[in-house]
Amino acid sequence: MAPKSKATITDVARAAGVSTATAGRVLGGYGYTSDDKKEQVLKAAQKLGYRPNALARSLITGKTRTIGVVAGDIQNPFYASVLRGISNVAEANGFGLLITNSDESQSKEVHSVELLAQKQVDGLIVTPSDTRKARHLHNLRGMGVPLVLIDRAVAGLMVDRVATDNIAAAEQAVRYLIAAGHRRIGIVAELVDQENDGLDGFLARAVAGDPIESETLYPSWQRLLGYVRAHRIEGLPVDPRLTIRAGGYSASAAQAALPRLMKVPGPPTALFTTDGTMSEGAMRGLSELKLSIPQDLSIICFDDLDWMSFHRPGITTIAQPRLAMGEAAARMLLERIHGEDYPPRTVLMPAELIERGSVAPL
Amino acid sequence: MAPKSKATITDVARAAGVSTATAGRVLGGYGYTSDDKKEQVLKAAQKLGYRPNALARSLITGKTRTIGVVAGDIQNPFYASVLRGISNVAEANGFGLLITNSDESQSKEVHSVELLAQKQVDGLIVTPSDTRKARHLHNLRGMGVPLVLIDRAVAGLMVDRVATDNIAAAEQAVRYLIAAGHRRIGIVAELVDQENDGLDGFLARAVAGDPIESETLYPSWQRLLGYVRAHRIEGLPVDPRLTIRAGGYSASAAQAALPRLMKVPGPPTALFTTDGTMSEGAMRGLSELKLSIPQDLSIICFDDLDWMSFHRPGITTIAQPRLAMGEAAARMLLERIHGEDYPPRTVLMPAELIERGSVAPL
DNA sequence: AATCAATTAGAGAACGTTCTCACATATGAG
DNA sequence: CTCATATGTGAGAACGTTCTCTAATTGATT
Repeated sequence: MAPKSKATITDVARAAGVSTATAGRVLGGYGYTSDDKKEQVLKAAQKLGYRPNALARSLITGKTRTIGVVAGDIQNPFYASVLRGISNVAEANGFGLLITNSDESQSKEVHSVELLAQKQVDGLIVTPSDTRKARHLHNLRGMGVPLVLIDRAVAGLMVDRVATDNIAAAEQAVRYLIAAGHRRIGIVAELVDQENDGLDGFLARAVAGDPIESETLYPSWQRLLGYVRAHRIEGLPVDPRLTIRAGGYSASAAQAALPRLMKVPGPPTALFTTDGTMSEGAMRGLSELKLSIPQDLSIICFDDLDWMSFHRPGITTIAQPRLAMGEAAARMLLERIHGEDYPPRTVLMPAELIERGSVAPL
Repeated sequence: MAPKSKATITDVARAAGVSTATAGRVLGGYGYTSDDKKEQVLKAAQKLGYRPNALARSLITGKTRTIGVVAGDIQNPFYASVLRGISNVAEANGFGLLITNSDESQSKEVHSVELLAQKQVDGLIVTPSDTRKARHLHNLRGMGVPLVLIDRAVAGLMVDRVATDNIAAAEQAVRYLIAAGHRRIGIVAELVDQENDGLDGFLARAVAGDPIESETLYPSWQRLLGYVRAHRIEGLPVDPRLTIRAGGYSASAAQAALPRLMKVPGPPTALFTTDGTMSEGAMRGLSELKLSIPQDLSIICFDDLDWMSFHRPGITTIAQPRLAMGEAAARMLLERIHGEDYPPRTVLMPAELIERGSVAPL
């Protein structure tokens, strides 16, 4: 009963009195086999506790039925949901999932990609940590490894991609605040360094309505752009003192930003936070400052986190379809793995505004 | 510059004018090689964009430097943190991570384990979905595959294990409530079916102080046991009507349980929830019933979720060291993989009570 | 009766590494 | 000088599968 140690296909073949080729055919389910031989082999395999060695199989077929994922941080609810989505379709198609964290560091990402490539994954899903240069990703493409990007694009890298329509979503959120009567609206965004002319320059160009290459912007910059556009559309000025750059992907960075924001002369009456982490930090900061929502400050967040529904008041937010994003990315990748050859596709998923109680009319 | 397609070690050897054996030695970093040959090989490898094929290497060495993980649900913050912990030490040791979800279903778990075993992982970390029977896990042990259990034990399966000291932690939480003057304390726990005599029988035995085989209890039953022990120690009766079985691992199950609990004649003045999911559901339920914390009901939770710190009031809770649990499990597994041969170890990690504002004195 | 296609089965190569062995060449001790 | 030991190299086996070939058998169709 207890399969002592690992039996190979040769062991099974010997036990069944057939050639390894025949045993391989019935066990691997390819080619022709007669019913009686099939039965013998199956019986022998059962008895020996045979388990196919996927390594050997993959070595010769060139397929591992494994996809590699480079996420920012599994622990972050955004990535956790996206991963779950990926996992759902991977599992449904018999694919395994090799997962790594980049912590938004390019060097860790390069390292991860190298690891996954060596393990011969059939394809990769990556949230690139640098949207400007990514030689390792270009290399992958050059070697024909299927690749799908999530959440961000890379300049000049023509591959499938799925992301939220950040600009539209942010614009919608801010216009919602404006419609409620708010005129001084703060924004807390991570806005990590971008190769361009800094926050001030960016704001100036955005406010002036200059064309901006928005595709390869980091999501937080895209959402800032949506913020500015909403102001433009509604004919409101943008006060740069209300645009706070947290400068890091951490809740504590956002938390630290909040006192700065509220100290501005003519402080904001409403706040827009550009992602889950910023939202959490902002909530921490508000709690620390003993400010009440929405009496002291209205707030609209980005990304619908679990607690937002039962928080008092409920938090009005822009919900990204995180699970669906993961699923879409995985599906696109599988299509590529199966050899489909369309031109690169970009799937921009719509976000949904969920009204709860954190925005009060002014 | 651009590595066209995949170069093998044979290609590199040919380009460098040496044997594949020599090329293998310098590229694989084993055996002796002279400095000049080393340089030639390295240069050739560089030029061809050589990337070692981990499959071929693993096939012959018998090691994949990959560990498999079967988690309940990556999306759940508990598993997400544990996974991050595992990922941290795996990555630090050059190991990859193959991750699957079981959704607490035994059949999915069996399927996952089979997949991972076929992919020849060097070891497995599992949160077993059934603590009674687990033939697939016993089989693994029989075949000598290193295995570490997280969060739960399996009857008769002597392997390394890391978990929270649930009984002690729950006891501490409930005694904290009792010390605050509460006498009628509700508990919302998932309490999925156990092969024993049901909730009533279990309670009767626990209240009577009968010995209970607690090692292989599901965590929620262990925490219920801690709840009962706290009552016993403090000389308080246990009212079975206040022990609510959600019957499922979902927030909505807990949410649905709340009205039932509050409808009991002589309703509770305080509530203990036995994990993050139950806590979230309970918060939803409270929000729905328009009950205020801690005026209408004091609450102490299990597992410290992000929102608990900035919720108003702050939520008093038992914090499990989730990250450290994952790290500990991964470290133990790596030791086994490296051949260490102690008797099976059980690491019970202490939980910490974090006082915030959700418990009011009665 | 001859031909063809479909089915069945085995021998042995192939996948890309590492491992074992045999054989050189140095180096140093006695 | 001789022996042992360390260093360096290549030929070819091995890992456990799938793939390619060849060949034999069957059954139906001309």
